[in-house]
Amino acid sequence: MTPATGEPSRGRRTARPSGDDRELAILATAERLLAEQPLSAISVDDLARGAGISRPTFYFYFASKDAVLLTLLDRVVAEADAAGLDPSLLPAAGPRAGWRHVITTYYESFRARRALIRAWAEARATNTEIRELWARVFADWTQRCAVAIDAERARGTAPPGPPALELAILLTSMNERALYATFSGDGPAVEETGIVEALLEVWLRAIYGASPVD
Amino acid sequence: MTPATGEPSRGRRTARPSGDDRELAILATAERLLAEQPLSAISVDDLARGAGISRPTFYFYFASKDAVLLTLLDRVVAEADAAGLDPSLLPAAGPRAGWRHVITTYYESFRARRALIRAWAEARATNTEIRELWARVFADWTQRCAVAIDAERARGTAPPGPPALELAILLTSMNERALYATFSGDGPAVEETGIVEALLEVWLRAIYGASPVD
DNA sequence: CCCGTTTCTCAACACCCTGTTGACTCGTTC
DNA sequence: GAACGAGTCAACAGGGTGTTGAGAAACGGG
Repeated sequence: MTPATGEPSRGRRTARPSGDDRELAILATAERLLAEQPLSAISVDDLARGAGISRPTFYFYFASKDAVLLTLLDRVVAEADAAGLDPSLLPAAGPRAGWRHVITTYYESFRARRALIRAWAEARATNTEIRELWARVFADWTQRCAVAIDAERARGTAPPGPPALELAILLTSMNERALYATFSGDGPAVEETGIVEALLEVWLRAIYGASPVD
Repeated sequence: MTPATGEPSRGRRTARPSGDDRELAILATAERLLAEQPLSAISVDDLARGAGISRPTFYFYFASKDAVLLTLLDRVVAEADAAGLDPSLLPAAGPRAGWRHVITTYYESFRARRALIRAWAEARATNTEIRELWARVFADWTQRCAVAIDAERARGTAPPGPPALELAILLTSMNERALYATFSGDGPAVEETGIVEALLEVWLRAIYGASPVD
């Protein structure tokens, strides 16, 4: 996915290996530094020195700092795709257990990559490609959730309500923002220990609870 | 509020007026430029030239580009405080109408200041003071919502559920993120025409709908 | 009316960061 | 062993930030 920015050197992989080592060193350095400081505080020079090369050499491997991040993110997205969580497969164990599993998995993958996701949000504000990657992942996820919601409605488990895709978008927006706040310690946020259950409760009520008559 | 960053010249206001004019010109320029381009694309020089002064002179009035934004945001926050929307005063017209009013007002003030809020989100990623301002506003808002929810529960209109403050945080997170996506045209988002009703539906279900037994 | 003080202004500077150029090294290949 | 491509970096060009120090311009008090 997203071949574009990061690769001024498409055919290089076939040649001798030391180049790949350098590329990996840059990626590893980026991940290490991101664990300690925000993206904006990391310079190309930091990445280059961390990988044991000079700045111009960095540009042989990546077009920019953002391109490094994009490569890391592509990797994460690929992993997530491989893990293959799919809300549309949920109803085995009843709604509560099913959706809890969905939200927990979302939570875990967020949690496991705090630093990266933080950087993702930071870069999203200024970089189009990164914003688009986010949009693609988001669209994919909400689409699957919408399918699951429609399935529940079709079999009579859930009552009718707003279009399933809208509901999925809103609930996922909530998860995204709330988890980000919780992990980044931004402002006031739900504590990490209870956040999955709290989110779950809202999901269940939004999907299964009827709206009050008035 | 937030006197800090923007004012290397505390006592100046008492003197002759042309200084204030310049300061206002900078603020107006910032607002004008933000309507067309993201914060990151605007340089201090752009702001200075737009206000008809040189870059060093800019620094006489503001400590940085972010300080200008912070001043604009303080202004918006003050206006919002003055308008005095307070969810804890809602129950006059029944839940649906009451909460619709709350969400609509939130939506309108977001909408009226798109550009500024966009910049706010952008700067929040890198600037501590701006992040803290956001956190303060957010905390204040959620606190009021929590009071309203507790009131509804106390008079038996709403069933028990997760702690009201948690619920308020989650629902506000949803609003914030979903409205931002809708206005910024980020990724997939609920269309602007239906977003208030969609949000309202989730709020009502989350607050008034019981959770399914399982 | 002049003189000190305060406000205000900016050319010039120091610095940091990004991205590019062009020359150089060094295996590989034919 | 010449030609090639991958890899490397000193040096440069350019744009941004924030500071310094030397003034101009307005006042206010004697």
